Amino acid sequence: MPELPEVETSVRGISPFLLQQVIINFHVFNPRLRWLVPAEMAKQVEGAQVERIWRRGKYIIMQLNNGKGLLWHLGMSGSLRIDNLQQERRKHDHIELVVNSEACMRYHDPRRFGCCLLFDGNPLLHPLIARLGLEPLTDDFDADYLFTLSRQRKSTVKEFIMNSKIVVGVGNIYASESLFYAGINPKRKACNVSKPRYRQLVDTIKKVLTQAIAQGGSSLNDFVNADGNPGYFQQTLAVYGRTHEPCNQCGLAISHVTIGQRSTYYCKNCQH
DNA sequence: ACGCCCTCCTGTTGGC
DNA sequence: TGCCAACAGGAGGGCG
Repeated sequence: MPELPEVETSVRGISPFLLQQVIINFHVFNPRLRWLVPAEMAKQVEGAQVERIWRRGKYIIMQLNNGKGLLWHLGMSGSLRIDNLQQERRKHDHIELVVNSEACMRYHDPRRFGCCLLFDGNPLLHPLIARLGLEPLTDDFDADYLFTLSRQRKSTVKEFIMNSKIVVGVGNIYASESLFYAGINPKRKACNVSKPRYRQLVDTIKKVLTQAIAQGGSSLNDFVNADGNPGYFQQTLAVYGRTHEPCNQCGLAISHVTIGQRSTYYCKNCQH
């Protein structure tokens, strides 16, 4: 499932093929995503040039030279890939963005939890973007920030760091992974984590995400990056999906619990 | 303002 | 072996 490293990987993968290119054609094969893809989208983007592609949290922002742009989210199972136009569309390829006579970008999403929306003007003012929390890889995201915001929180520390109003891009996989490396029990209340331990957690989150980006994202489930290749991070997961397998640090069987209706993995011996 | 639960959807998994 | 129900999951939205 795409998390921040996967989204970053996608942005880097598609950018060389799309930047400065004119969108010749925009096809929507199935508009029924998380939100209905507006019917008038094609005529708003066709003929415009792709000026900038970047991400905010797990949203991908594609800015065009006509003041408008596309706001993408990959949801649970979405991926963007650069394809040859001759290449036949696959099942679940819902949107196609054609930039020349040979190449296109295809949005593929079996579960259709993702979205493709049109924005006009400043994308950072879009309601889906405007109230997002800090980017985890900035200096603003630090122990003081998490400690201060967590004081009155009754939710678990795992739910707290997965809350996109607090910090973006920490999804279910990396939440379990980060808490393991920081030695924090995911069931612990956010208000019961000390500042030094938040410092540890912040360092770990940055390290885990940076490393995953460097490795090209996780390939858990159906994620593929822009050239269609899986990432490699799944080989180095310490706890996620490893129920009953031995902890890398102490050998005790990894535990599985549900927190906030999400699968959570941790070591009872190493995380307190 | 916060926390809890529901919702969208399909591929995969596990139980009988 | 085969069928079908249960499960997984990002994150907005509604409600208390």
